[in-house]
Amino acid sequence: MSSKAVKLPLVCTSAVCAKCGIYQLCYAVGGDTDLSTLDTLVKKRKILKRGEFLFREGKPFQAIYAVRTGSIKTSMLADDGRNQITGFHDLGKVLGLDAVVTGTYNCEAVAMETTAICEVPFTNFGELCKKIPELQRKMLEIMSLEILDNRDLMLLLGKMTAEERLAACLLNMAKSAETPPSSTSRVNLSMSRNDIGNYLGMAEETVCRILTRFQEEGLITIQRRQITLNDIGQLKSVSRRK
Amino acid sequence: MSSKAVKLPLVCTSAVCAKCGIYQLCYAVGGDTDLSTLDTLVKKRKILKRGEFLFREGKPFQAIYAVRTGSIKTSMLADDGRNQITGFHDLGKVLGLDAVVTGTYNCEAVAMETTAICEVPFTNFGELCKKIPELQRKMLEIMSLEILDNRDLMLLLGKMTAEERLAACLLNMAKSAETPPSSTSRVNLSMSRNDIGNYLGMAEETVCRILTRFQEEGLITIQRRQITLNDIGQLKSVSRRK
DNA sequence: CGTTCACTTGAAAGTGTTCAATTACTGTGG
DNA sequence: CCACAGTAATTGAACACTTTCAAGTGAACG
Repeated sequence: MSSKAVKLPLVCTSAVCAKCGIYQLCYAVGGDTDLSTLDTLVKKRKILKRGEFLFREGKPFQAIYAVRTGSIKTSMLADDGRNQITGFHDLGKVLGLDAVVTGTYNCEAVAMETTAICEVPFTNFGELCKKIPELQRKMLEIMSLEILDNRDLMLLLGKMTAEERLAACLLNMAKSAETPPSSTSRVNLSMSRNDIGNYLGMAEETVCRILTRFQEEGLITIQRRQITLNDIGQLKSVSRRK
Repeated sequence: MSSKAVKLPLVCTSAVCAKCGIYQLCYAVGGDTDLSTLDTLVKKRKILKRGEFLFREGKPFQAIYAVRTGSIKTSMLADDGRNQITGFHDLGKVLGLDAVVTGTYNCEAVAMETTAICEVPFTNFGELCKKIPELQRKMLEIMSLEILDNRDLMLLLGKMTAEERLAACLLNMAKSAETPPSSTSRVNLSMSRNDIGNYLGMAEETVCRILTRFQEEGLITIQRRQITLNDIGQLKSVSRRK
């Protein structure tokens, strides 16, 4: 595997990026495929500044992307202009899959900070799949993961109180950031309270109030956008109870 | 196409079932595939009575299913036992796709009334895909549709008031039931008020109250589980405003 | 013909939102 | 390096929406 990484000029095959979805894609595909074909997969890198769009809703599908550093938020627009944030994405997350079939992006993706992106051109997705049968299988897996993630969010939005949602959200961010075994963890939020509220289906003020309450109860320590989870066990029980 | 339908003993290639996902699957696949291979696709029919399970969460993946008549509700269980209904499904809907990758079903599916099901064994999904390359492509399409549907539901749960949600839900059911061009439509609910509330993230009583309010405003007429939409235009504007 | 279950309705209690005002921080230009 | 402007975050108070608990109605079914 490491020898393969050396041979390939593909950004996301480096060990550093082992968590990256594109890496996984390349790796899955790489088994019995010749390298020149693989080269057609990952082509460019991109750097986005805070607020810049990776893609917009309705634009024609040209590529899928993976986050290398930084973070991206995706959102969809309702008919009336309201905007629902559908996720915050960092290291390794693959974006743009929802466009594979419809041919246009169905949500928009914005950088929340300076962000490095791995681009995989897919203008010829159909042909690529013929050349690389494993590719479709991998796409299937990634999409099904997406479905499962979305389901969790639906459960969150539909059945949980604001407090439960926020606790779950904090735990989630800690997990994707550091994967601590227990006790304590530090989270650096790249999104505003407003974004969190939007994502979790509550008002910005409610986010603030509940964070403050958590802090008063000793569960967390707030330092602007850096939040320390002091008692993960307790947070977990908050996120589940009703 | 119709000649093909005659030759094939597959339930879902009949014209009656043209809206059926499995039919679409067979059709997409059928182009340049020999019929004996197709025969391996759709095998059995099943009849479920109200309350019977099509599959349960955690059970090993063995088949995908399509609804021919009747209706199915799918739901997922939270850690604490709470249960979120993720959808109501009738004619043509394909179920069980979320299990393709994980190998076990990730939600449970129950018949809401006597329901006829088309079963497509997929114990050998990987091999099937090798034989029929178009199959994976089609699966990809179906899954991406699922993702888009779920997103709509997320928007519903996260951003809309109870009134908006219920209006949207009624319109949705009318659409899948009859696709009327305008004005008036009749919907036969196969699910209880309780189920609707669960699905839309509100209490059963709230569903009742809002339905009553809609009726008082002349938007709908309630006759037990048969609901007539008297003014679809108005309902649409209710479902969007804030 | 009575029991059961789904549905409906009322009143009280929460929960979360909105509006408004204040405070804290970031970045910019002098 | 500091003052200023602008944005983000916080807090308070009133209000609105939804839930919960409780009770009653009605249709279906044995």
